[in-house]
Amino acid sequence: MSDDGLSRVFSALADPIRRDIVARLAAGDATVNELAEPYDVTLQAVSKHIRVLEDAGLVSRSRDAQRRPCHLEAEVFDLMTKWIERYRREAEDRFRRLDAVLERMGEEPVTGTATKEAAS
Amino acid sequence: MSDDGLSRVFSALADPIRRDIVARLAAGDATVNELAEPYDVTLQAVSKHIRVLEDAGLVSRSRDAQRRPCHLEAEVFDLMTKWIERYRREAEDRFRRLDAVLERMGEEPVTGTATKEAAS
DNA sequence: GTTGTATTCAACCAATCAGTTGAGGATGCG
DNA sequence: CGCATCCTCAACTGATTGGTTGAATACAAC
Repeated sequence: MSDDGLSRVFSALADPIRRDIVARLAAGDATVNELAEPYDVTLQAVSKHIRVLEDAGLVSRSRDAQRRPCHLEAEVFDLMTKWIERYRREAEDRFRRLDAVLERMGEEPVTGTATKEAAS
Repeated sequence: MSDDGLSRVFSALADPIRRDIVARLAAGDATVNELAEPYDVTLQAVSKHIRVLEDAGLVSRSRDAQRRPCHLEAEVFDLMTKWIERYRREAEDRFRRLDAVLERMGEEPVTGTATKEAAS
């Protein structure tokens, strides 16, 4: 389904374990075993979680003997931040404009809910 | 599963239709019908999507006759932004520290695109 | 070469999810 | 009232997901 990057990133971070893994990787690289230790699930489950994070571009892995150290790829966060900030700002601007309009007309509380037309 | 707010928010935004709805609501409030119009799914499907956004706290609804105008609740974005920024910053700081350490020992210049310590 | 450690693959299961159709509630209008 | 409009609830379906167990790979060490 959601083959686009943004969907994968949001989807990856929708899981508490995966968010926790990201949080711990932010403090430093770690192996699958190390990452799996605190959780009450099997190692394979954690391996899958890491795979999801990797597919989303949030984590990369290198090789160190039989270990596969995981590394947090911070750049991808920018994608999310940009998306979020864009619409947050838009919504806030709109709110501010509405506020100004209401203030300007000062009195009549506009009987007809004028909530249509979304041409940018 | 994801009973915490952050999971619900990320999960809600993991769907392209829902992200598009958010994008359009950032430009102004809209009814379910208006929102459903551009998509190739039934009205009920869109109604469900809106419900998910509402449960995540991203959207609120009022009543206008038989219409249920949807409104973007921008505050919730802050929750996400805070989470993201926290770990992004941590990861970047760590990266910068590592960079400094490497520089101090005059090691192999990790060279060129200093954004990755890639596995070659 | 055998053993041990770290990790993944494969097959399966239960739960959730995005979508459907069809019926039903709420409200405004003639 | 009867009827159309806007929207939601209920039940179902197929796909995805998070989890499991068990076998297999990759590598180091003995």
